[in-house]
Amino acid sequence: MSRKRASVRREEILAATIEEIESSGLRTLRVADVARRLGLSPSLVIYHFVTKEALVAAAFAHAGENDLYRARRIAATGRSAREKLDEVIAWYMPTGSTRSWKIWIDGWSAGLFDAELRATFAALDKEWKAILASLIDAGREAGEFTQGADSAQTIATRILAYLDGLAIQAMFHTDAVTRELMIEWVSAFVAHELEPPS
Amino acid sequence: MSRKRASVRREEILAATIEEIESSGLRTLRVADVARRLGLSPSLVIYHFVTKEALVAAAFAHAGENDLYRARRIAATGRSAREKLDEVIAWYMPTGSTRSWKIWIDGWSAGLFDAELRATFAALDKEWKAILASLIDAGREAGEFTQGADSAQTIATRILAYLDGLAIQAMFHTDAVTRELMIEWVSAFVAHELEPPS
DNA sequence: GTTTTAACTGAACCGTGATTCAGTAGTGGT
DNA sequence: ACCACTACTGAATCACGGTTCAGTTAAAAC
Repeated sequence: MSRKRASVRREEILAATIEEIESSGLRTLRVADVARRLGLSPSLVIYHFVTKEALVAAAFAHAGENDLYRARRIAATGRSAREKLDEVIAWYMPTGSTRSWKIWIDGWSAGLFDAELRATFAALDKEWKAILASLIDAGREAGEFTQGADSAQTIATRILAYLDGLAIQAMFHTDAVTRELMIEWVSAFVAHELEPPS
Repeated sequence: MSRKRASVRREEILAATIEEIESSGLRTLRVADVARRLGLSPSLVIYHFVTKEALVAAAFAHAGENDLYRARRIAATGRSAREKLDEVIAWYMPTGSTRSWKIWIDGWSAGLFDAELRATFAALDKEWKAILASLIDAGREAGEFTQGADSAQTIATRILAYLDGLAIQAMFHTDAVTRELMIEWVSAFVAHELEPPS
């Protein structure tokens, strides 16, 4: 069987772990399932990650970093702040491959009682806010957005909160909250936050 | 040992289950912990609820109904729609005894892969929306709120989404989002939804 | 081409925790 | 006071799944 360098195999295992959480949930996640998905032995997974808990933590961090990477690339584009903000927000919403949201709801739940996971999520969230805040500041300087009373950081927090909440609604009431509606509502929210009627 | 009627004991067990989930989380919940909390044997818990899964489902439904009951009582008060709406919203937010939110994040997570739980949450959410929508309609008829383009139901959905999202932020970033800030932000959100600048 | 390293496996171990079951004893009804 | 009912327990069962460990072999190093 094809042997691979540790770094490569670890990435594979992390990806498989996320897929498994995505499709079956964290509560029923078995090391053996992750292994089978790659045609490997459970022992190997432990060999690389020592414990299941560490595997899960690494998998969430990995998935989060991937999403952030993509978001940063969008933000580095040469378009208007508003366009970039819209696209970053669209990417944050459910649908993107890794951004399937189920894993994040599972992650929050686990994070409630796992300090390491909680720290991971806090760090990821901070990065997302930084990206949004930076786009907001850029837009303000370019005159695309008005200079409101609240800091870009604060507005970023609110936007992310709204996105999280809508994602949950969409997750549980597919009928009541479609992706189209979400986009429309978020768009209005952002407009109200950044472009008060003059 | 004090023996009780089944209905009484069941209530006790449900309450203890919620407390246990609240303090230690759903993933590590053991039937034995719930039992110990009441000084009972694990067998009794199973005797009353047949399986752990059923116990958890019943506990969430029970907690949800309790919260709704309180919300309905607030809504039945004889004050202005706006005042009642504010208080219902305040009750929905983290801090209320049962409304400690940790359990709901755990619940969402479990609901992702458990059809029965998902149905329970859907039903509870529907009730919350109905309460809010009814207050919104009442306020509109009384002329407290303006008649916007969106239905009361739709606005209720958005408000609840924002509340859920803010609750998550508050849960994970206690420093960045305090309860006071949440109240302020939600208040502004509601005002914008119901009282557009005339 | 040999040696060394490190990826990898299979079988066994082991703790955990839900559920079962046979029996015990309050309690309400008569 | 007795009966019937049902709340309740303790010990045993049983499956499950993470982790360990002793060994195997591909591949890198020289």
